[in-house]
Amino acid sequence: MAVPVRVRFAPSPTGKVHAGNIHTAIFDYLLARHTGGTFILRIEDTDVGRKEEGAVEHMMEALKWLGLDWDEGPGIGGPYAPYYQSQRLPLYKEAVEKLVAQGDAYYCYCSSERLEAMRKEQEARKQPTGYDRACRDLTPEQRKAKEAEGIKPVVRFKVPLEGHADFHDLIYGDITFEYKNIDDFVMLKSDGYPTYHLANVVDDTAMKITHVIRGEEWISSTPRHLLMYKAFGYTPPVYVHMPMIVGADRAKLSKRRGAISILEYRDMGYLPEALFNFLVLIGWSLDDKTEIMTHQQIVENFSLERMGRVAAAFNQEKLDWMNGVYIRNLNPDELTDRLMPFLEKYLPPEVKRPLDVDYIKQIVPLIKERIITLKDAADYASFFFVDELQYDPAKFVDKKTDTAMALKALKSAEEKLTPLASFDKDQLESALRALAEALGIKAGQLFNSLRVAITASDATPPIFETMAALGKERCLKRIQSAISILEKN
RNA sequence: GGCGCAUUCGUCUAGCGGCCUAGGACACAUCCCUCUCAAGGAUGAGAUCACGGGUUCGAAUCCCGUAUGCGCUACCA
Repeated sequence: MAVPVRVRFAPSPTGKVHAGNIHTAIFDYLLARHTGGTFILRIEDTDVGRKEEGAVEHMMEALKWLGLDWDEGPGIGGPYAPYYQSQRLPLYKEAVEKLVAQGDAYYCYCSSERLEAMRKEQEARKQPTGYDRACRDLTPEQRKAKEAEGIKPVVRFKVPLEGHADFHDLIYGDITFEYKNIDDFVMLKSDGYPTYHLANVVDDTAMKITHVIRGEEWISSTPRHLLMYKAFGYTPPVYVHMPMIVGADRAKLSKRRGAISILEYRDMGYLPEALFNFLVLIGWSLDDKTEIMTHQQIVENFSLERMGRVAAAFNQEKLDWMNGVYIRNLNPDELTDRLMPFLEKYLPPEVKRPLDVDYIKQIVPLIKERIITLKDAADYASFFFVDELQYDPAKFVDKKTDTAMALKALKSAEEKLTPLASFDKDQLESALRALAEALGIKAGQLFNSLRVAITASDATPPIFETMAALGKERCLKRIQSAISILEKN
């Protein structure tokens, strides 16, 4: 067996984590868990300007929610701490000085104004854009002069003028880039922070990362990283670029384009195991038919060979379906536990808190096949909780039933139900079926009138179970309210 | 403009030269079940495998070209 796998998820804390970010984390996690390797979390906070307050916490919460536990990183520590790049600055400085000393890198004093003007001109002439290497061969005297002006330089890598980089990607196969198409990129910014390229290579080496798993958008940067590995004398990792998740517009997911953050899915009532399963299926498949898989099944069966290469769109409808499947598969107690926070939060304020767990346990079996998110329950089941229903008289009327008939049905039902000693499902059903027969109407007509009277809705769980859960007193009261509403019409 | 990657039903995908008159899932339609709504069951519609050339007895699968899409082209990651 080869060296134990060490992979890292290395987000930059510039915003809320969305499906695209977490998708990569999932595959890092899966490779680590499948091989018994190590999953590392490293925070790439090297962009001081874009850094966002709370982003790291948000991201860690999202990872935990989805069950993507990391073995080394923030909150845990590890042998290669610190895991924040902003705390590793001396390492990058040292690395860069080494490359400058050996002639693989140089200080560049060009102002951003000059660079921008240069780029504009290149674009205008439809020339390939890229740094013109003005500072590549500065003499010591020229450098001294620039330093004397007080210009803080950046450090650029000296890319060979000819030759090519060839590398093998585990998913995309063999890829080649000509050095002549790569410009002298910045490794160290003038504020002393490294760019992604430098920090990545230095840290992946320091942390003994074996497989670099990242989005496909990084393929074009890989030759630069390889160049640095070579200059440093380090052994490069195995590269695994992953297909991206794209939006409905087929463009890369981004906060700017309104990508939904992972924690929003939690708040909308999606189950983490459903979202995990769903996200795994974007870019990976077990076979030609299996879709619903447990976390353990996925970990056990995961393999990079079965990864796809195509950018995939996020299909919310399928997530909805899958979430429904997961909800239906939950046992009632478990579902009750998960539902509680949503009911507490979203049931109308007039419903007395804290909610009655035993009552909710009675209701859960009635609604579990009818909700697709946990949040749905608050809307769908609110009639189980509120005292005053808002009736829409039109709901009592349908093709077969007019107001007069509904009224008659409800009045007879009230009479029939009032003396009932027991209010269980079977009792109700036999009493009401007999009533329908006595009235000479279809059972369905009676039941539907009753349904509207009791729930104010025409889409509800089966009516007898519903009535049994509500209890005799509340049912009769609602029937009376419905009667008075209908009498006014 | 340059470079790179990709291209199978609307969407997610199976397929790694013959098992494909291309399979599954979501969504959609019809039917069954049924007190409504769901769930469940059945059936159906939906892909000339981007296009054009090769290679081969045989190609969705291999090669080349074209088109289209996306990514990168920042002192962002």
